Amino acid sequence: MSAQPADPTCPVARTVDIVGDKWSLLIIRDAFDGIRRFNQFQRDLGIARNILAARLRDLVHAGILRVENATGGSAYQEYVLTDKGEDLFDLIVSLRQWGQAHAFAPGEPHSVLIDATTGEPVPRLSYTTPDGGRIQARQARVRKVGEP
Amino acid sequence: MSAQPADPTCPVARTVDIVGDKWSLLIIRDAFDGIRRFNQFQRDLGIARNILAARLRDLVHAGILRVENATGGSAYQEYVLTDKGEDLFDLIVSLRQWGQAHAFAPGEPHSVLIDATTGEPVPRLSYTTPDGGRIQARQARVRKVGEP
DNA sequence: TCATGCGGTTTCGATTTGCAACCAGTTTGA
DNA sequence: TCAAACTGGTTGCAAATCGAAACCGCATGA
Repeated sequence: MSAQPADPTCPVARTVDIVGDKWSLLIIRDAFDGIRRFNQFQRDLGIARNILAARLRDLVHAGILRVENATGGSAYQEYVLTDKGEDLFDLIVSLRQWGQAHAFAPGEPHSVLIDATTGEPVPRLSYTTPDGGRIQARQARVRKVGEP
Repeated sequence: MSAQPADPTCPVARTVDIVGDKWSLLIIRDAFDGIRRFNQFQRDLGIARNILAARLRDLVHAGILRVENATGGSAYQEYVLTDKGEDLFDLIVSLRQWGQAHAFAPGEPHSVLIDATTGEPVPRLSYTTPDGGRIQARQARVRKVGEP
């Protein structure tokens, strides 16, 4: 994405350098929603075709998407999430949760995340440690490389 | 960020339109790390000053940062996260977790998140529902506005 | 066979970015 | 106390990026 990452030892900066772009994030969101074909992405997002081609190329190069032969014997191809790409699910969920909480007027309709097994809306999620604890901004800090 | 959001009913698109930009995300990360002053941001990020001024203005306008009088009787000002901004913590954590898992070579050093009370590194986090269930990509889908 | 769809690339104007210089007010320190 | 350095920006300009539209060869379907 950029020539030099802001801070090469910060995982946030690394991630942002790879997917910290409006279109990349929306392409990944679409991929989680089952969109696979170039024209599907293009129509759904309204993105310029040259930009879409460039973003797809970068995401494939980054190992987030991979190109597959289309199902059903078609000669066309499809873009699907790799395991590395699937691991971005929590990131997309974070974007969704914050948007739901802070980017809509009360009562304004928006799409919601559904648990496919129960059919129920997914409740408010929070990050927990493996032992069940919550993590919040005020109780966390970053230890940089080389710090004790 | 953009003139028309890609899909106005999608919370992901709304969020991306507000903070889906490399510099905005890194500014917010820095804010969580305690950076508050214009020149601090500028030096830490190596961002162009006019771009920084524009991003800070937008983030204040979006209600994510607010301008405060600097502590210690200085005439200068500081940018601090609002509650709305603090709520982006999970998003920054998502970026960090994915970066740690997928953007570093094995053994390559990077900064880590520390629990300020225990001093221990924060373990791998995952999203859980209030009743303790995990949520994964394959068991979730999006219900759009108007769908049953 | 012929129209339409697919997955791009090319071209070109508009927008955004990044760098450097500049500036007025603030603070520091000798 | 007075200059020097620092603050939080703004301005101007060149370069890079974006976006719309046209174009293209191949695939598919009627």
